Amino acid sequence: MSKKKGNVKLETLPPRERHVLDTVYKLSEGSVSDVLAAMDDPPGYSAVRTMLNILVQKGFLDYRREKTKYIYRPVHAREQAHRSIFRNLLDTFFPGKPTAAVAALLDVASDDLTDDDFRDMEKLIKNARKGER
Amino acid sequence: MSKKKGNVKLETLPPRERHVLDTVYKLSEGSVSDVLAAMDDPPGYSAVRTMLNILVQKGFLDYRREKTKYIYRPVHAREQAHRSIFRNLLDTFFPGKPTAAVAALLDVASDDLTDDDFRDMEKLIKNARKGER
DNA sequence: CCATATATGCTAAATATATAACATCTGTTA
DNA sequence: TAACAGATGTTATATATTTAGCATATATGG
Repeated sequence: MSKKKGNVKLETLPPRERHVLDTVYKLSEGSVSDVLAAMDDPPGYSAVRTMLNILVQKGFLDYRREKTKYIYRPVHAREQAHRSIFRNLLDTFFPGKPTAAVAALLDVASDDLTDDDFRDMEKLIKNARKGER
Repeated sequence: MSKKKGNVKLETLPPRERHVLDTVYKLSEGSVSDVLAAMDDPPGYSAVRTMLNILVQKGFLDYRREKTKYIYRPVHAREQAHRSIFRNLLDTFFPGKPTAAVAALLDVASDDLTDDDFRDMEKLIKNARKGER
């Protein structure tokens, strides 16, 4: 009689559910049509509606009524949401080498990094270091 | 008559395919039973076989014969593989705030970080910075 | 050589995902 | 207030995914 177990990991949602959820995160919140409009290679309206409902059932999204429509938004702040992804990423691709993950991240992001960003990151590391000792 | 388009993004593979692929990355390479043995909450032998074949078809895995069995391994090195994941992560959760991603990563990994790790990361950032100017 | 254990090649089938379609409700406005 | 636009509730259905099972091949040990 229990709840069927269900897929609770963010990083292993079915493709379309994941796509919809990512879009809601990008928008911060939105109605069915908002989400649809923000997706590239979008499915139909019906499909988006179903995905949103499923994501509510699975506990990833939340909604409120506004006039005639529902506005969906993530239950978990980004901070919690990506934790699961980073953990999986570290375990899968960088087991025992967390710094390699930082290197990879820097590599991917490098185009967008400003001088201020670098300064900020140095500060981040100094602080994290202090926290550890 | 073309190839049906197919799901080519690592981060939106169906749950079980993703699980199997992650496991192969963890092992570096392995036979069907190796992979099965390394999975938690594992599916059946048949399921793993099918997933591996699909992943070969989709271009994520490669295999060679060894005696009577096939040994599967990733086509793309980890460096390329995770690039796609980081890109998606940055776009979805940290649009325009790459340093926030670094902060999150540090937070998740912090338990495993040694003094040497911190030193390495500081070096990484210094170097990336040099590369930029 | 023959039995056994462990593979693969298939094919069929059960489940889960994803989509479509229609009835109905609710604001808006002409 | 009637008609329309845009939303949801629901149910049915198409497609993709995941799993099971049997037939067959191949090393290995007695």
